[in-house]
Amino acid sequence: MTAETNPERLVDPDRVGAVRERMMSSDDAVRLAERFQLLADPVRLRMVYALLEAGELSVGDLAAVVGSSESGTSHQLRQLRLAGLVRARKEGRVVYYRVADTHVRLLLDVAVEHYLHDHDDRS
Amino acid sequence: MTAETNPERLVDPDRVGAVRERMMSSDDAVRLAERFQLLADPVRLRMVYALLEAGELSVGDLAAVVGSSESGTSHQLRQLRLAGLVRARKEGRVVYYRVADTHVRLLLDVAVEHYLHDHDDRS
DNA sequence: TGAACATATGAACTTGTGTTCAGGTATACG
DNA sequence: CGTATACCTGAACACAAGTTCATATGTTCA
Repeated sequence: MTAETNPERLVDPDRVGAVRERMMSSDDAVRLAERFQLLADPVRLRMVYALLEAGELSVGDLAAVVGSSESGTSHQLRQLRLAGLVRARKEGRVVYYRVADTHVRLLLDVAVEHYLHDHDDRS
Repeated sequence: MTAETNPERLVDPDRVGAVRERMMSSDDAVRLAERFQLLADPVRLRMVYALLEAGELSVGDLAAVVGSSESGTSHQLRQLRLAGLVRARKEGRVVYYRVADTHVRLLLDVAVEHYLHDHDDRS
């Protein structure tokens, strides 16, 4: 599975060596990938987006906004909550969610800006 | 499956209405999510990162850097290539890949900055 | 107390995704 | 030519992930 520093014939050993030193660790890659994964689903994406726009929303309202079932919404919110991306506030029998991760807004802004508005993407 | 503008009893109808107007479309959400999905895998993440660091790398060298098989690397590169995230340059029997999407660097920088360096994430 | 409501949860099901393996193409070189 | 090299591709497999359905928990209100 792993390819160590073997007797491999590399095309550009120097460059490979240099990159290896600066390379992010596998653990970091996993953590980062998990973060991206949270945004890699259309429904979750719309949920986060809606919460950013609204400030906070109840589960039912959020479900209505994104056009998903309440159960499904709750499941997704659980994921986001466990990952620390959103936070819940309970008021009576209503639970309000809001985005807890300040960085998400920036990340989403960057992505929206570049992948939805632009489309003249060369080099 | 879908929850239309039904006789649903919403907690905060005004806010829901307002958010609905600003909401990104489902199509946009899908496109965006696909983009994030590309970065939602540790191996692909390390590949992109390596290519950004190196400028360009052959498939074999890239496989060596990320510690994956050549076949697997080729498969992932195909995905990235079809998505327009990387571009290939063929020289003899060696194929060099480089990152073709300028926005990816920014996106990765933002993510790395916030999710790897920081960890004091409250509010 | 009991009925209606808001949300959460677990299990089952279905689909998606990454990896591996076994070839397949194309180029270089002797 | 034939062989080695560098990469690509498709199929098969194992596992992850999202959705749905049924049910549970907890809260309000009559």
